[in-house]
Amino acid sequence: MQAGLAILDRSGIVELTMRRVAQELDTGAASLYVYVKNRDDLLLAMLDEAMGSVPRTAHLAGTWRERVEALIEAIVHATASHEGLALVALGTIPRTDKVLLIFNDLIGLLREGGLDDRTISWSTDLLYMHATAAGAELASYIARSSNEHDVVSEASEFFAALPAERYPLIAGMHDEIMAGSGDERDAWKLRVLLNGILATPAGRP
Amino acid sequence: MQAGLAILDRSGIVELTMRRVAQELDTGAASLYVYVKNRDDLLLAMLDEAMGSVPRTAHLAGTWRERVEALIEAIVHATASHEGLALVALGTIPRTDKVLLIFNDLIGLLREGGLDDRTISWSTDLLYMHATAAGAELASYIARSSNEHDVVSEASEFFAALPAERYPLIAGMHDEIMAGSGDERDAWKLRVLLNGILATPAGRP
DNA sequence: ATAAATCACGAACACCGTTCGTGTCAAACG
DNA sequence: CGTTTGACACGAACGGTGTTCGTGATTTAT
Repeated sequence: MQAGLAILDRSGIVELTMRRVAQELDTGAASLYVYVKNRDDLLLAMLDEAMGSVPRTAHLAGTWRERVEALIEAIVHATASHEGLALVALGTIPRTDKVLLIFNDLIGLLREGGLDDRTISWSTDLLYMHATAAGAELASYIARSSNEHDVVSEASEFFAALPAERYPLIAGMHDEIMAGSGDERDAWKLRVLLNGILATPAGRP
Repeated sequence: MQAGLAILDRSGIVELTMRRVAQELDTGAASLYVYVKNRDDLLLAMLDEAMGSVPRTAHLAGTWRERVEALIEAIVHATASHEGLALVALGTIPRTDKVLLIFNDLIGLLREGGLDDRTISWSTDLLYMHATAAGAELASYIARSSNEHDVVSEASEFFAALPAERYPLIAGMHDEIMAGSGDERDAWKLRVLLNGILATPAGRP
């Protein structure tokens, strides 16, 4: 079922209409409401389906840091791989099976790191939020760059043309704003989060 | 103009139709297209309008950390104060006036902290992403809690009823998952980010 | 073989974003 | 002063949307 739907995000989320999904399944739009309560419900189911591509931590190898980073990056790519799905994840705190499994694995990983329970709980929150937000950003980048223009040079031109008298500090940062690949930035952000978590125990009440 | 529109998010973003906005302004829907290209364009303008409530850093008092935290929290509340707007911010990287001013101020603040340029650039990215994501989460929480149920006890019951054999680690964390107010969690997350940034210089190329 | 439950779907409803042609009305110009 | 220009307003229409309902068809259980 959801497999037939995931095929549809080739055209983006705005094109994902009930009628089109039904057409993909060679049926009528009304028939979908047997399996799904809403369009929102369908999107949530699709999100859960997409989250299934995140590997369980048991299969991950490497150091503790590498395993945490691999898990978070997997969430980022799972949410980013279908345009618009990441925004669904951010609009709610999904309490579906696959997401809960990820939470469960993440808790286990953080416990391995020797964190106390409260820090684990809040870190799970923070890391999941970061992963979905990064997924949303990545997805919108992918969608924009595949559709038409050269996004990077376009952004570069935009910042170069910015009036220096209104945004003096941005103008001075022009080189650095575009510096580094997206992957480098994302990896750095993840390192920041982990370093921050390790340096900021929430403590036990 | 945008003032008349902001009044509309009392009913949430899904109720924000062109026809209803026009009605609020005692005019027809077609008349809006003189001032605005799209519905998306209107949402972007509303987002920019909302971002205007974020104070310039020049007016902030306190230590460096307090000022950074105050700025980020202001962004969170600006995006969270109108349901659905935060998702607009996450769907794009808005390049509108108010947002650019915030970026400019944030760069200034980070430079004050003695960070190198690349770290400043990437931190701006990270902090803005975090702020909008936190805004989205806060907004959805506000929307849910004002509408109907007691969200907290509802979530508590949900996690208590979770099958321990499938999610063993979540079950064991039940107390901590609900621990702490939202404000405490958010403050901790911000501390994590700042500690992480200070401990993770991106370096100069 | 019959009853019951499940699934499919055409038609309809109310509403949406957007466009187009026409209308109003005030300022600018001769 | 009359006339032309331009900006703004808006009713009507188009093609599309999510969702509901009544009615069939088809499978399953008795």
